[in-house]
Amino acid sequence: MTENAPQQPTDLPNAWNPADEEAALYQRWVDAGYFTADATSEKPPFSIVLPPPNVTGRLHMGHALNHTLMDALTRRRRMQGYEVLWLPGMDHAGIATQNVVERQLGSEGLSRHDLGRERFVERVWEWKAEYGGKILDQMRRLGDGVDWSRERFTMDESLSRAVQTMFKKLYDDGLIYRAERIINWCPRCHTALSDIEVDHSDDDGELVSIRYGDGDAAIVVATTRAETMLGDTAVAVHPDDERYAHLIGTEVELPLTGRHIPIVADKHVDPEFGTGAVKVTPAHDPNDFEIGRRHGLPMPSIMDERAIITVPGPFQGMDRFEARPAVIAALRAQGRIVAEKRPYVHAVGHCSRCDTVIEPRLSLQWWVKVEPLARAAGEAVRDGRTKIHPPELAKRYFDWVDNMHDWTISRQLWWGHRIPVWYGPDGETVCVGPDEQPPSGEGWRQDPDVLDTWFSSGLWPISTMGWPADTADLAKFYPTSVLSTGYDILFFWVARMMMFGLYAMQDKADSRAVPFQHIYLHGLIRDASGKKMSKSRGNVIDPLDWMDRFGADATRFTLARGANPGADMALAEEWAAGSRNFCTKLWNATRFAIMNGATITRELPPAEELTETDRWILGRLGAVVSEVDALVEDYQFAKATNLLYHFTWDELCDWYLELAKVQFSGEHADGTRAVLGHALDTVLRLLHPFIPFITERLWTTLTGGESLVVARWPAGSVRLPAADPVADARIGDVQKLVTEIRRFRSDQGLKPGQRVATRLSGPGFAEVAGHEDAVRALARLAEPAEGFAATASLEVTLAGGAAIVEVDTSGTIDVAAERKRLQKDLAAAEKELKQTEGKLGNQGFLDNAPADVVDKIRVRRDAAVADIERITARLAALPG
RNA sequence: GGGCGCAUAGCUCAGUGGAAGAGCACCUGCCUUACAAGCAGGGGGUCGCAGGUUCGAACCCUGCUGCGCCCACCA
Repeated sequence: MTENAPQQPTDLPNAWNPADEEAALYQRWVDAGYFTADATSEKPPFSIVLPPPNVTGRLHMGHALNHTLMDALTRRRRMQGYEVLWLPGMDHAGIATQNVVERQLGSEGLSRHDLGRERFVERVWEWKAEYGGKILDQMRRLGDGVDWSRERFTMDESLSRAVQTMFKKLYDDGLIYRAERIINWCPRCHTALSDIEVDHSDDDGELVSIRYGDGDAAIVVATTRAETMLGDTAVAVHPDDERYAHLIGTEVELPLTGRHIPIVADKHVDPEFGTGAVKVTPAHDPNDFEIGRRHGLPMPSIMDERAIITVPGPFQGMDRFEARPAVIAALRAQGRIVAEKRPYVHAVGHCSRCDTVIEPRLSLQWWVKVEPLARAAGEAVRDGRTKIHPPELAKRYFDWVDNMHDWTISRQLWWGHRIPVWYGPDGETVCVGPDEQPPSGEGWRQDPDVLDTWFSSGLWPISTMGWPADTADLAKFYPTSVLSTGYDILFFWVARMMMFGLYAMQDKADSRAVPFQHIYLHGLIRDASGKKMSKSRGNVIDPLDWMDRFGADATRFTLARGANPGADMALAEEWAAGSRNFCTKLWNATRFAIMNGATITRELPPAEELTETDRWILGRLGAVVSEVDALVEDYQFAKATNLLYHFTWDELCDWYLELAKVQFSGEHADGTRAVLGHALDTVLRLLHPFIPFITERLWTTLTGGESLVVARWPAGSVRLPAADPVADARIGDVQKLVTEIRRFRSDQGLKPGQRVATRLSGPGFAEVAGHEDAVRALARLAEPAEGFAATASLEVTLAGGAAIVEVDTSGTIDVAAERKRLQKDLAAAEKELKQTEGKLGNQGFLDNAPADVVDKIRVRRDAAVADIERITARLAALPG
């Protein structure tokens, strides 16, 4: 390096300290109103509704990931000149919240029944005011650019109004009905659950075979739930099963009860399984319920809502799990147990909230008839009005919407939207809309149940914007542009929003009715070894911990770099450290630029006033801008951020900054200062959507601009510098020459800092001679002094031919190491020759491969021949 | 039981027919005045196994093995 220009002071401290600056930066953005959307704006709209976290929720890595991606999407659009709405809010989370508050009451020795419904709901609101919504504060830490003026909660009055309107509309259209059916019942939460609130796991059980009846009329059934036999009302066999043909229509004695039950034929029964005979308990098994319905069987319930046996007799008052062995013991005493198999692994449903084993239970509940809604939801994706990214996941979506069962929407809870139905003294049923007075008078009462939480979250995209009112927000921002969420939630939440959105907006044009134009599905977060994060495994990484230690930007950058569409990502702390290092690099590069007088100019100097080095980096910059832009447009966050990482570090810092140092003392220093300023300005803009804090701090210092949040996105609106192929090739040669010399030096055992007298020559070198100062600076070479005598030499093949590097190492060179290296190179060249000649000797290859490919192979072959010749000569020339 | 996905360097992952890549980890040498949270150089992979298609396969086809996920009312 030659003389440096005098360095200038900078306002930037020596290192980026996120903890000191992030909060203030965020507050500045909010105060400036950057995140507040204007529904009357002329700008094109871009809108996202935040998947509402549970009011009981805390920020976990899955949130941090999704929020980072949504923030990146909205920040880019804002910079592109869109009117951006990112709408935040929370879900009241019926069961989850009620459970939390009930637990709190429990610690005071109270139950919700001690308070009564009204007081309990008040208590939940108190809880929400005090403890709820911590996650919203955590979003500020992360830097989420959401519109706080539009924050919503699913229990807000206006959202409740949307819920009631929707219920009434569906009810009037015959899409909501009340029916007694088998439902999933949680005996601990005391409520019905929909299918998706039930998790299946393979549990150990015991399969026992029980003989019903005696003598010729005996029939053996198998069950894992012996206690349910108390509620059996039939035994079913397959109609074509010859073993039992003679028994169909007869009755058999049901042990322990003294009852006699019929043997019926039903095609549902699999003759291959077990004994081919099934006990039928219509009130406690969905299949048996169907069989019971087909055969007009009685459906006695044998348990109460806590799953306690209610049948009079020795088992009355027992819990179902207590009753099971007791029933088996009683049967065994009668000699009716003919076989046992334990453990017997089978799928058992559990409450997704509290993990209690589900009890299928006959119950009167409200249902949504989903078929017509789901069909519309499927069509909207099939015809492309809503696009799913990545497209492979659309299949899962179709599987779901095409096979959806009716949806149980009533919950026997107190926290939630009360079902707007009143029952009259004479059995009348009235559904009441939001603007109607409920019927009053003697004997009228409202349905005590509340709606499934997903009913209101299914309305989220429309209810948050004011539906059913015809609001400016709906007109401007609906349909929303993108829904971003994990693929695990595709079914229950996304499909429901599609159904409800399309249904509520059916009077709009088809393309305006869908709730989102794009659905982006990211993967799930796992730990470093690919395992799911869970509290029980103890492998949970807290994003707040990372933000404390590495900063919000580094946390976000790590997540974005792992975000390949639809693919899970494994996280480890080292990566956050790597991202922090990148932030440091960016910090120092910008400091360097400011200290060296980088300038921000309205227009860059014309190309002829710039050096090849400057033209090269500008061309690369232009390419990176359009690539990053296209990648983000296509939701390729991992690729976009990795490209920025490598361009910034490998090209801008490792090469351009080093080359610029040389140019600061040359005649084009001003051009270089302008290019350097422009390059960093551009890179900071590109990085801002992903790492908003540090880029904001650096950019405002570097450019004096107001804020990156509202700065222009570099792609699209600006003409990008074109690639300069001549400069690209020339700088490529400089890099190759420098790298080869560095390797040579390393092999020779020369100290990195040691200036070595070197003579550069050859036709290849002549081509890059204009960059001699740079080559000497970067490879740490000195001019050949008086009495220069080459002790070692290196030949590097460049575009213009060979570049000869001769060094006078004054006896420091290690001959043995050099010989070893040359021999290795020779072996590599010989291998290359063999490979290429093999290909070129293959007639099939010559006939079929594209001409440019064949040419490339020829060039490689020729280069290998030349290498072998050269290396052989050098080996021969070595002393000793 | 049905469906889907994955298997590439020690680890986590890119790479959809023409010379095997990145980050981290590892080895060597350096505090070279933006940066040791750094710089320079380096080692390391019959791309899960077996067949097939092709002049040519990590990539396309078939089978196998091993993981993972989703859905599911087989007692």
